[in-house]
Amino acid sequence: MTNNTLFLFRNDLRLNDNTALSAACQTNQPVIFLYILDEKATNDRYHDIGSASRWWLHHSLFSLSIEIEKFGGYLNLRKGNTLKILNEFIDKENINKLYFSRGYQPLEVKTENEIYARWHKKIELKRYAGYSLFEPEQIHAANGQTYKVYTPFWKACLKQPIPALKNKFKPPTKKTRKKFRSDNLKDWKLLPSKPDWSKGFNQYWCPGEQGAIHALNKFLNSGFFEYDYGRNRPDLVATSRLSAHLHFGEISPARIWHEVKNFTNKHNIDHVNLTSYLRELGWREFSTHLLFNWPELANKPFKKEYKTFPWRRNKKNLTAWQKGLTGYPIVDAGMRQLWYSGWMHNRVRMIVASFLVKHLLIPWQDGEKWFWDTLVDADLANNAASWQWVAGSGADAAPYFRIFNPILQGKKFDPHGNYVREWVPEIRKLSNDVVHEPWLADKQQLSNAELALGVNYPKPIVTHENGRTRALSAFKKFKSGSN
DNA sequence: TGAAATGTTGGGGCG
DNA sequence: ACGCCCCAACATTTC
Repeated sequence: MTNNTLFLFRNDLRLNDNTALSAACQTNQPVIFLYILDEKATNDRYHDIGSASRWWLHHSLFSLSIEIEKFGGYLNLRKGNTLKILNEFIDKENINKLYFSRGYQPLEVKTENEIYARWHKKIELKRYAGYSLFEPEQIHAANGQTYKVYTPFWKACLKQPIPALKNKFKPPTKKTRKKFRSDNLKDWKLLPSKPDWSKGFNQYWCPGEQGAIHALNKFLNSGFFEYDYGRNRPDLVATSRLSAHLHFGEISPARIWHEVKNFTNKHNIDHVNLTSYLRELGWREFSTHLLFNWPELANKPFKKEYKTFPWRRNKKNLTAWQKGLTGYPIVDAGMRQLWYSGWMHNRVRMIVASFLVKHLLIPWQDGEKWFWDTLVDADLANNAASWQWVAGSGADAAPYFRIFNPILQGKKFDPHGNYVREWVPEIRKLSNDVVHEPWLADKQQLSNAELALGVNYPKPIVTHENGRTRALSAFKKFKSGSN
């Protein structure tokens, strides 16, 4: 019986520029491709894979299995405990090499440690980077400390070499056609039914490696040339929308890095756009490293004193926020875009997050959980780090007095009201001067717009002035008490 | 990658 | 022509 190489897919659901996969395919042995749905080991124990992510995962795995079958391979799917399933394969299928990509979430780290502890003396184990551009061990200050502030972190990163692109994927020379007790993807029931809320998703997303490459090319040829400005405009399609593709590893950050750089040079794009875009990739790196270094990031405030912050848990307000019924068009538009499409524009994420945490004083964890369940790009590190940034409890966080004004933000970044009109049809007929503050419309305007505030669209659940004042005094009091 | 309050400046109306 | 006031525009400070 010949030896086999086992390749374990994780959040690297792509063939190209996948260092670990290339290495596995170059072992000159038959390769068994395996994906394990281990709901207890992907994220931490409070973060089972969210509903929107399940939808994406289904389609991404389907797409990957098609690509593998094109070269005569087969993607084996198994659900359950990672160690147990690996054990079964290693035991029964004559595996002498196990290769995979490195993960940075707490339970991924734990799983890797267990794999090494169990098999490092018995078979060849190889682990490769790829999910991030820089390894956490690689980026630290001169004194050895890990960075807690973004700007010096990113400066240090930019001094490091960027991983080179691997060649185009080459299938293993020895084929493995056999199917090893694979589950049927459909039986995992990753897709919603009763009700099927994913109809909107299909019109926005094409999960899988080809979809990722298509999204990148589309971005390069449209929004990228004025990214520095356009990235803040939710009414325009000006951002890359690669977040979910990146999360599932359908495209590598290294590939994005090289492609945006090459495109900038080739087409004389103003470098300010390149710098801004790379900076966003940098935030992803920063979050990934933070979570790796502080595994509790997704559950506990990074700044410990925030453990005692007097949040106001209020189910009614939380529900209004989740459903997009706060009475603030820009907030409601964002929350409805999220519900319908599984995604929200980043500028609007900041606005709705600030509203929840500051105006409503609801704990950031409640918002983080909602995003976790509803975002197709839900990423433990990005989600947690960003919520903590808004709440003020994170590393390098926004100061407590930085409170977004949802009216001003709306006027500034959705100047024609196109974004709020798209997602909040109730206010579609309001004129531009009041579309971001419907409560200022006079009787005539309201009747022209067929709008009855408090009837078919809510009045603000808290006035901006009261919300702001309440937040400022709560945070101020907390600051003076905790020092 | 904030917004509001407060301070400063300077042009123009007006007695 | 002058002083005074108002206020917009911008700058700085504060939360």
